Amino acid sequence: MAEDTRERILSACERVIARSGLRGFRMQEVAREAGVSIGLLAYHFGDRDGLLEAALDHVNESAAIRAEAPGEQPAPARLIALLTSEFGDDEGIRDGSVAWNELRASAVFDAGQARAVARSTADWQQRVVELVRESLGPQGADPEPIALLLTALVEGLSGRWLTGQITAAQAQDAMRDAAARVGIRAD
Amino acid sequence: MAEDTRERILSACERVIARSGLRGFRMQEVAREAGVSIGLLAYHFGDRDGLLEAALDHVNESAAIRAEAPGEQPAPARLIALLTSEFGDDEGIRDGSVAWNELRASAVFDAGQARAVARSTADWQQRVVELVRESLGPQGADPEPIALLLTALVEGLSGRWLTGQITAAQAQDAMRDAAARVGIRAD
DNA sequence: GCAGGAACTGAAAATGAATTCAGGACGCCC
DNA sequence: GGGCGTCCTGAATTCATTTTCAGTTCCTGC
Repeated sequence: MAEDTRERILSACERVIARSGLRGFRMQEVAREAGVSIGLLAYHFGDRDGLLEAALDHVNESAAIRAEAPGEQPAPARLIALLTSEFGDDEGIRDGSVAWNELRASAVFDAGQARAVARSTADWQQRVVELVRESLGPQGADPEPIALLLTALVEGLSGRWLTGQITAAQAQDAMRDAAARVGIRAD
Repeated sequence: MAEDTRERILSACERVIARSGLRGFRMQEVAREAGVSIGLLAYHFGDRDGLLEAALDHVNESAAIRAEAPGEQPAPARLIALLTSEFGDDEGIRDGSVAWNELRASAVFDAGQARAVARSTADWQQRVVELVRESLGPQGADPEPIALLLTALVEGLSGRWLTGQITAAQAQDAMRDAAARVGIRAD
């Protein structure tokens, strides 16, 4: 069925991007990974640009979905879980992070992508704002700058992790340490 | 003179990367920007890969040099100046940041580049460690995690800035705010 | 003043990837 | 069973870019 195939192609795109980056994003490669012919890519997505755009939207959505998962714990624990969930040796997590990282880098040169990235990031940061507010209580410090600090830090640490400068565990520790410094502790 | 020309070509590469990214890094484009023929690029650098490698080394060095500039102010002011100097509407600063950003993204897929990035980053972070130590005094908190926090935050904010999510001035404010939260103030 | 080498040019050839297209398979309705 | 539309294939073609190379300029030492 067609919808199924489209989905299979898009997740193949994500794997190809995670493995070889945007520069290694070849239609031949995607076709092989998805187990379809190269012509089918054109049939469904028009051309390379169309495929790439759909793939990046897909990456963007996957990231948004991953950021859901409410949970029943108290706010500080939920917040720390949300922030540290970006790092992990799990193949799926790393693939998603790498793809998202590529999308972010590419958005510097593409206003359309930049808009999509900005929207996703703003949603995510808003969720952090609310969890920070809940964690610190109504009398606590202004949550906005804290949320900016925490989310931008996740992105910075993610770069360090993906380039092998630190491990996923060290990134998580650094994240917890930062949260503690702004008054947020899981225990 | 040849050395002069090489330098001219490499700084043309940096401008091309800043303008169009690694994906838009065309030899024709570099040749035009540098005002030389395309054949000369091959003469000096062998092939596209050789040129790109030299260009990224050059970006790396430029970034390292930019991080120098000691100054005569007290340690906290020097530290904040070092951290906020990454952001600015100055064309040179933005070009350097964009190029460095591309290098960092590309290093995810290239172990050699990752090593170079890691070395530069470690040097920079070490300078931050020392300024943090000086700022907080010998009885102060452990400077290492603070330096990791501050430098990773610079990288995260840089991504936000380059994708148009925040302005350079907002990035600087966020940086000063973060420094204040870990006990470092310019005044 | 000329032999030789380094710096440099630009157009032709090679390469590598995207796009196009003629057609095959399959299911569905009449 | 035959027409028809959707999904799909893969080889031929086109296109963009890099690589190569024959040749020019200009300097330097003899």
